[in-house]
Amino acid sequence: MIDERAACLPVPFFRRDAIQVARGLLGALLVSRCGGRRTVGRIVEVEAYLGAVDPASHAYQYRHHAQNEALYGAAGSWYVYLSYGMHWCANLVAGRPGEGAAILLRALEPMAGLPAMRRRRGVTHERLLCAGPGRLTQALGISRTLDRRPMRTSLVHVVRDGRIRPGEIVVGPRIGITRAADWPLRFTLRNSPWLSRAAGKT
DNA sequence: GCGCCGATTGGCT
DNA sequence: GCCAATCGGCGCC
Repeated sequence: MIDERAACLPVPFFRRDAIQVARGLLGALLVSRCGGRRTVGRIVEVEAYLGAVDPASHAYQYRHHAQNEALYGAAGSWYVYLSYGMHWCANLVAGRPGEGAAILLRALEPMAGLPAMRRRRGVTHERLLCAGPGRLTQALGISRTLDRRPMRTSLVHVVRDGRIRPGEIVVGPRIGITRAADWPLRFTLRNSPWLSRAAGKT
């Protein structure tokens, strides 16, 4: 087995333009060792939030606070926040220092550790194990303890696995938000059956 | 201090 | 398709 901590995407990968980072994350593996269980999913859906210039970004909506401090941390570190008081959402900080940009992980294809995923999620159809930002964090055991942590020192890593051709990526409007929802910053793998919602649907 | 709203989800009509 | 659950920030009193 490969050393996933050593193989995880390097910091320079995340220092590029947030849109390039978002596209580059598609097809990569998200490997979690949270709770002593190894769970793995292939990233099939992400959204970019561009920071202070993006009305939908927490960097734009909220003052600089402990809550969103992670957005101003090093590229490649985690930003994990509580959504609707119930669900953890996991982002990777991207772009230049102070920009406040991050990539939200929205859906995975379950690859390994499915029994642990089912246990954490409750009895659920496989199709819905990781199809949504709150679902995938629950399935992989991700919570606030990851927040502000550089990926390399965390229990959750992103590992490149093969290459995605540009033609395999579908771009569309972001989901579940009101401000600047139509900005084309949602990226999905074409025809993936594991998306939170089908591409093109609002 | 109080009410409103949100990068969501699951259950019920 | 509708709506409750649940909580932290923000705006306003």
